[in-house]
Amino acid sequence: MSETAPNPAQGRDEQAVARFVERFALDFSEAGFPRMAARVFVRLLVTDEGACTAAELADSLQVSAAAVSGAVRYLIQVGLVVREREPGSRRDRYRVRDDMWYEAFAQRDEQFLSWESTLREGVSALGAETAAGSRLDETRRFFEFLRAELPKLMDKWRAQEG
Amino acid sequence: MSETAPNPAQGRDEQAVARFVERFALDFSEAGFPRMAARVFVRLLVTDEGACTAAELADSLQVSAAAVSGAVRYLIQVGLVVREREPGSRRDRYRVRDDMWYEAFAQRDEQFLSWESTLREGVSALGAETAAGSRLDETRRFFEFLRAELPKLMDKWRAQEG
DNA sequence: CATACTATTCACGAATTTGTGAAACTTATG
DNA sequence: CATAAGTTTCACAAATTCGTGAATAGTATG
Repeated sequence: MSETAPNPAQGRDEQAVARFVERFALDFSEAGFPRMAARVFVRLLVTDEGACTAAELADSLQVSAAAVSGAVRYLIQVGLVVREREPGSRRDRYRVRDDMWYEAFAQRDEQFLSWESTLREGVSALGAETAAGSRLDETRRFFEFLRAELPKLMDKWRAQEG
Repeated sequence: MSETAPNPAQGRDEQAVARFVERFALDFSEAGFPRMAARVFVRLLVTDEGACTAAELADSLQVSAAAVSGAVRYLIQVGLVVREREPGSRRDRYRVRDDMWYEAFAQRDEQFLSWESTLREGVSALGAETAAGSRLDETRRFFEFLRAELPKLMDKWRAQEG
């Protein structure tokens, strides 16, 4: 069967790639991810090296250096991207992590802890013996459950793929 | 040990409850949840009945009926809340679902399917044999993995609590 | 330590999102 | 079927987020 894939000899279809970048980035931003960070992240995903310089990102996405700076800071903070300093050059490279999906979930962990803490305050304000307090405590236990189970799930993924 | 919990005989500390509602709603909205929907949702959580009329929500949150209308529509759409019509009255009641956390994750399922579809297009645009195409396909498999595993995880939660 | 190149910060304007009041629409009851 | 209670829609205003250009700060090399 002949594929619809691009002819490697002619290089890839950058227009189709750009379409994909915008589309997948939009998917992400609809899930609550900052828009520019999503675009930068997907741009990194579609490079063979899995890494770019800020200038390359700014050029391929047609955005300012400032926008790239903010986006990579966010991506590094949430653990999806690492910064690399090349010894022979003064420009940084930004690389998607090999274990990015593992990291993405590990990060959630801290969020759950914080939510559990907030929920404990809620239970205390309502009274643990009330129906509302009990519901809130169940919610807290749910996040506790996720915090225990998600790492196991990621281990399973690693065992299967990583 | 004496608790800091409110004296049930005096009713609960509505000020403390309101503080909790705003705080937990903020936690949610930071995770990409619409702000007003988060406030309405948490308001429902802290009622003993687990349900409110639109008027009660508007009053306790100090917002317009229109804002409540938009928020409950969103919450119903994502499966966290159900609408109830009381036969003896003409006002609706909005209720948090018992299995709300199960539903919250079931909803994710469709999102993952959609993402997998987008990713397949990306793999095709890049060529499956390229490094970038291969990375994208691994990402697709990750979502496929989650789609298979999360229902199992929710079953485990149900077995333990639900 | 001067220079050239890269990255970040900041104030501003643009665009999007969010919430409101008023009007229109629904639905149950007399 | 008229009325009143409740809900939704819609245009607009307020608030927030987002991206830019210009200025500032940082860093490797000669």
